[in-house]
Formats: sequence, C-alpha cells, structure tokens
Amino acid sequence: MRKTFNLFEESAAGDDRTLKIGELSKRSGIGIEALRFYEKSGLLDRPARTESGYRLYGEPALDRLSFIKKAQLLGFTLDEIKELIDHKRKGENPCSEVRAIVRGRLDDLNERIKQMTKYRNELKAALDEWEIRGEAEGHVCGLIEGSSIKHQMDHRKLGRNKHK
Amino acid sequence: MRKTFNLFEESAAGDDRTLKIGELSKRSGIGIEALRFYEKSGLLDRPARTESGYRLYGEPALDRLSFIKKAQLLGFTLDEIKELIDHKRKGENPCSEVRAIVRGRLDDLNERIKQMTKYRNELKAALDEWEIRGEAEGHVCGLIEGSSIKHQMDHRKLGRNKHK
DNA sequence: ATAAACCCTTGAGTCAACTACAGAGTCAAG
DNA sequence: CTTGACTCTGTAGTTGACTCAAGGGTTTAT
Repeated sequence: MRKTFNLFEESAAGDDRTLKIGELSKRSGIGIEALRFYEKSGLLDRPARTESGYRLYGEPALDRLSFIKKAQLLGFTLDEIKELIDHKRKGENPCSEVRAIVRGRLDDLNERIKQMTKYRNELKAALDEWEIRGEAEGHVCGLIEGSSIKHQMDHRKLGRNKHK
Repeated sequence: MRKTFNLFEESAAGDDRTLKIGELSKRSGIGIEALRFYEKSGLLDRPARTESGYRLYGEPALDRLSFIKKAQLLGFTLDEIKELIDHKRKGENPCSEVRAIVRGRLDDLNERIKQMTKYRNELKAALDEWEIRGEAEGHVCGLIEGSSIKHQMDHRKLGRNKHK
C-alpha cells in the first residue's frame, strides 16, 4: 500500500511469467531491442526461457521497467539506475550509498525544475506577447538574443528522447 | 526593457567585437571546441577575424549563447534552435512556423515539468520515509519496482550533461 | 505444409552533442 | 629570441541510449 517508488518489494501476486518479449514490449512501451539491451546492461534480470530459448517475463519485469522509466525521467542515467538495482541485488543493506546517490539527484532535480519553470514562464510570456501583436509586424518576434536577461548561465540541459 | 527571451533585437550598445575565443569561452562557460562546433553547425554567426585569422566576438555572441543555453535547458535540440535562428536570419516574418515549434515545445515542457514534479515528490517521500526508519532495517529500502503505481508510462527522458 | 509473424544471437550503426588530438601558426613576457 | 599560452584547421573519438541488419530457428494460422 505504499504509494512511492519501490525497490525492494517484489509484487507478490500474479507472477505468471507468461509474457514473451513482444508482449512485454507492447505493455511497457519499450522496444524489443531496448529490452534486450537492458538485459545485457544488467538492468533487467535474465528471464526464464522456453525450451526453444524464448524469453518469458512476469509482472516484476513490468515493475522494473516502470521504475527505470521514471528514474530516467528524473534524470538518472542507466548507469546510476543499474547501481541502484545492483545495491538491491546484493542484499538489502547498503542503503547509505544509495541514499547519497538519490539525495544528490534530488538536489539537481529541484534546481532543474526551478530553472525550467522560470524559463518556461519567460518563454510563454514572449510567445503570448508575440501572438497578441500579430505576426505581420517585424520587430515584435522577440525571442532570442536579448541581453536583458543574461545573468548567470546554467550548464545543464534537458534531453528529449526520440522526438522525431 | 523586455524581460523575456529576445530573438530579433541585437543589443545595440557595446559592440566592441573584442573577445577572442578563449575569452568568450570563459564568459559564456562554454568550451572553445563547443564554440567552434556551434559555428560549424550554424548556431553562431561567423565572427570577424584578425589578420592572422583569430576569431573576434562581441556582445551579440554572448547573447546568442545565452539564448542557446536556455533553449537547451527547455528541451530544444540544437537543430531546433538552429531552425529558430535561421528563421530570424532570413527576414523577420516567418513567425507562424516558429510559433508552432515553440508552442509545441511549450506543451511538452508543461507536461514534463508536471511529471518530473510528481515523481520527484514520490522519490522524496520514499527517501524521507527510508531515512526516518534508519538504514539497518532490511525491508525498508523501498525504492524500485513497486507495482503499486504503474499506470501509464511516459516515454520521454531527462538527459544530464557532462555529469561526472 | 507453408507463409507470416515472432524469436534468437552477434555485431555494427546511429544520433546528439560534444571532446580530443595532431600539426602548425601567432602573440606577449622576460 | 625563445618559451609558453593561445589560436587555427581538420579529423577522429566519446558517451549515452538505443536501433538495425544478417542469418537463422520457432509458432501459429490457414
């Protein structure tokens, strides 16, 4: 009944172990190749196999993938995610290290959300002003290169995945 | 006196055009190699040169870099940023296209900030609970793999730059 | 029983955004 | 006038996170 990320609890129920990789891909929204890549990278446990070698997954794999996606959204790299998962794997105690990682990320994250929100507001304001004035006017498209707000720059960036 | 991103106004004052690339690098916090890379990619205008071929920059370059960094933080790719800048270059009118790009990014951005905030809160809650209970306890490190909240996944991610 | 759809492995390729050479010219200080 | 910091061009390498292709088995529907 916990409503948070959950590392050390396997979902007890429904461990059917019945999904082939294509199915898992569909349910998780993660490509088949990526799934195999995650396995190779140690993010997904080696699944059971059929006689003929097909991978068979159960609920826990979906849970794991859900975690991975969230962690990615929060700015963890796959390496860091692997570290978290590894800590889990070799017993349940090395919490302080894991906590340090997470704390650090959390601080980054707060700063980043703040910056993003700020710039988003600026951007929105620029866009609104711009739309209100209509598009024909030449000088109004104020959007880039204002020396007005230059202050200290921030050297992080926000990546976007497979945006085509 | 505008307090937003500013695309079409060059800063009028102090166009000394006096910075060599190393200086620009220091002031902007962007590496020399990256600056040359930006130029090659069409993000920075070709600067003036000394007799001997050294690049010489002025204020506008700093403004441009400021914009690039912000836009990156907001999730624009360099290609998109180039598109914006190109639209500026060839006259001031093709606003509607630019607006469409920006609107789209803005929507993404809102969604993303929402998701990030939500997950951050979950993560923080998990971490707090976990720290309160102390680290010795085995079962308490709840962080990954909860089937409790699986719902719909979101397929974007947040990249982090040169995090070492 | 055969074609379509699915799965396997290995290894190479892609993409973004840099970053690091190599080899050579330039400039300022002592 | 030499040393060391800086700059130039051009090309190659890196990292992260996939993605694709080749070549070949397996399952399922008709």
